[in-house]
Amino acid sequence: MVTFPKYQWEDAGVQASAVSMSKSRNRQPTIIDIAEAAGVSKSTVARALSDSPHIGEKTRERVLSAVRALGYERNHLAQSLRSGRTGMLGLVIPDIANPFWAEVARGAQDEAARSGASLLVFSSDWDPAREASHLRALRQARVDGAIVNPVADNVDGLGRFGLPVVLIGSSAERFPELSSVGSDIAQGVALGLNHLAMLGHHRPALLLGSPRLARVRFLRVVHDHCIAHDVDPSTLLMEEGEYTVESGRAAMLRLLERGGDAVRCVFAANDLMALGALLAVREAGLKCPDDVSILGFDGIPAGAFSDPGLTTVAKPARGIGAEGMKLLVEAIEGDVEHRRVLLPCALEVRGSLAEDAGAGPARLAAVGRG
Amino acid sequence: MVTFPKYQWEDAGVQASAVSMSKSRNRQPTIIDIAEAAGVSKSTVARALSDSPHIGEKTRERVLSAVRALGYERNHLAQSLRSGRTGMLGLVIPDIANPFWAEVARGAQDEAARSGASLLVFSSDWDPAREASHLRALRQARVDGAIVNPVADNVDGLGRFGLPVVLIGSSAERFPELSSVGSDIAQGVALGLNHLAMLGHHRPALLLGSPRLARVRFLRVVHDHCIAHDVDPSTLLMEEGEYTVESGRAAMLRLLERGGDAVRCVFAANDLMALGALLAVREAGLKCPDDVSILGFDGIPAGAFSDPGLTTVAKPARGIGAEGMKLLVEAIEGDVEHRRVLLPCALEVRGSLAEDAGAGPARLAAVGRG
DNA sequence: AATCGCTATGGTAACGTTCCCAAAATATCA
DNA sequence: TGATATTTTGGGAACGTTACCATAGCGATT
Repeated sequence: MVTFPKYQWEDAGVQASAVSMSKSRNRQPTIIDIAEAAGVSKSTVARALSDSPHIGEKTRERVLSAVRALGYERNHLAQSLRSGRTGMLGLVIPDIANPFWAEVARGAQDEAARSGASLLVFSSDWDPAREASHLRALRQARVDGAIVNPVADNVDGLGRFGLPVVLIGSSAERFPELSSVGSDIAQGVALGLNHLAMLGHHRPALLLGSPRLARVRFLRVVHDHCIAHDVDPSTLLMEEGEYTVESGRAAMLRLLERGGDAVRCVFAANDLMALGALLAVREAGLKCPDDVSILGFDGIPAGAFSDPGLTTVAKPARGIGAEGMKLLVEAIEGDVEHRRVLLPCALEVRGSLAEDAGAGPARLAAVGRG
Repeated sequence: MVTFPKYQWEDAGVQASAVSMSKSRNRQPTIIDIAEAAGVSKSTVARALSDSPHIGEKTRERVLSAVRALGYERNHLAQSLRSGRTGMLGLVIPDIANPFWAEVARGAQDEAARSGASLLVFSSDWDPAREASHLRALRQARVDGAIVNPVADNVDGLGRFGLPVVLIGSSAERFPELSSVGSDIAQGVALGLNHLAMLGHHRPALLLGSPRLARVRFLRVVHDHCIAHDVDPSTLLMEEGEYTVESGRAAMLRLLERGGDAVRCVFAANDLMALGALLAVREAGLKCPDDVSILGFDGIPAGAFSDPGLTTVAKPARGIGAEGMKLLVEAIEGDVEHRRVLLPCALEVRGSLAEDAGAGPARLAAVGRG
């Protein structure tokens, strides 16, 4: 049996302690319980808990041991309400089940953990309504800030967000006034194109995605690259898909129908379409890379297991998450440098590319002057 | 220009309103600001906000329009502190970047969204220390409950968690006193074995994982199945890996070395090892499924893109997340039914299995009596 | 010995809600 | 019309912290 000693307090403190003690059977201990146990005021307990220098060594010891004895754990809610900071951050991505975004999430998560923050993760499914609803939830939860891959075209939702925010992904370009992190698509496309050129593929066919910003940019870089290398961009074969395996397969089939044997190399705008292309090539009775070389873009894990393994331009997914989180933390800490960070892509060489033994580069010059 | 009407209040309310009004320039409006704007008390605002029946229709309208006008948003922190419920749930999984767990997370997320809750997601990296730290973070954030894939063997961490918790994954078996959701491995293994038998593969070689509970169970089911089908389990070839592609490849190579041509079929304990086996088969100059059939276990997305596509026993990943969340919500709502749910696996037929044209089933009976 | 500074402590008011109780306003009935 | 239900409202007191201010100690300085 446990009996409590009589305390000598006569004022308001008595009530408070009486209440808390009577309840303390099945309730998590609060700072007040600790104060009682250690025989100090709650202010002192708070000081011990927050490593304040304004507290005696002996007192701190006593408080801390009471904390251990009662198994006290700070109520983060109360702390947040009072201090105005929750230590919670938001992450809104299209789909956590998508390997790319999962990787981004992991990067963000690790970096958040390093600064002692927790991550609230939402999937928007590319739906502006859901995005808006998730942002609202984040605001109501009073997160300190958020990383968002914006799907809504209207600046409103994000502009009104009213909290530190870092954008990730390609669509971030539409909001130049906000900090953002993305992969350097231009560098990545150039990297892929150069690698192809090195293997003798100067005029790869293109498997593009649906007509969004990402596609425009992809095309622009290809265009510039061609011009810079004396290739007439208008002679490039192109087909359009929707960034899925199936659409990639269909697009590749159309491409083969149009181009026939001339199609020796394909640069797909993402890995899923590239994998679809791989299926199409096999279906058409051709072999990759012997007959057709395929280069992907993204670096999804599945690319490692296809046959042949998919050579691809890998986006720095985890780096994007991590860097985004770094920027966010900085923004919250008040080092309000507005920044746009582009992380370089890297070439992931596997087996889907072969050297083109065919004719040398069909140059613009040759065509023009021939 | 906006001027505020003079209010007739003389008491404490005046101070409060004065303070809040002077601050309200760049501060999020609170329930008190709304009360002022609508000319009611904060109690009334709270009632309007919570759809209480104890409020007049006209008043509710007035309050709600003030809410819209000021762009008020409930402070979830304060609400939680007062009501004791946060509407936040935790999810602790080994690795969000792992496709299986990402899928689980997605299932949990969707289901959480349906009940208006937010999800705090953590990756434990199979590290008990991290798991413990994440559970602590969850408790401090005062989540209403959590879904955990337990990695720590000690019941302590979870027993002490003190909040509604639902376990997911195979390791949940170690904590029979807690609700849990998992895939029905026994059913899945049997499903795979039956399918193999149907194709004539009565004695598949086994690619096992590292010696943990999952492996023991896997083996037990195979053993029982063999006995039930008159096959001597001890005649089954087995190799061990670590659930990775590389270890699967190595194990398969060892298997081929040991078994030679006799190895016509392999049942891998997970898809990654199966994919590794696929590589090994190709490396050894053999063809899958013509020479060797390979059956995986898991249903990871990458299996769809290998060549041939990996036939596998797919775990209901998303379903596990969703069902786990349902159980958790129930547990929180107070319908404290303790439950252990096993979700059935499904066969995902792709191309890595061929019919065995070889000899009929080598039966125990035949061996024993021959 | 009185004063000054400094550290260590206690008390109290926030933070923004919800919950309970009392009181006011209105409706209902005899 | 007066008394009694019933609905609608207001006023605090929580929830568990932190921030600020005041003050009690106490050694050092004059």
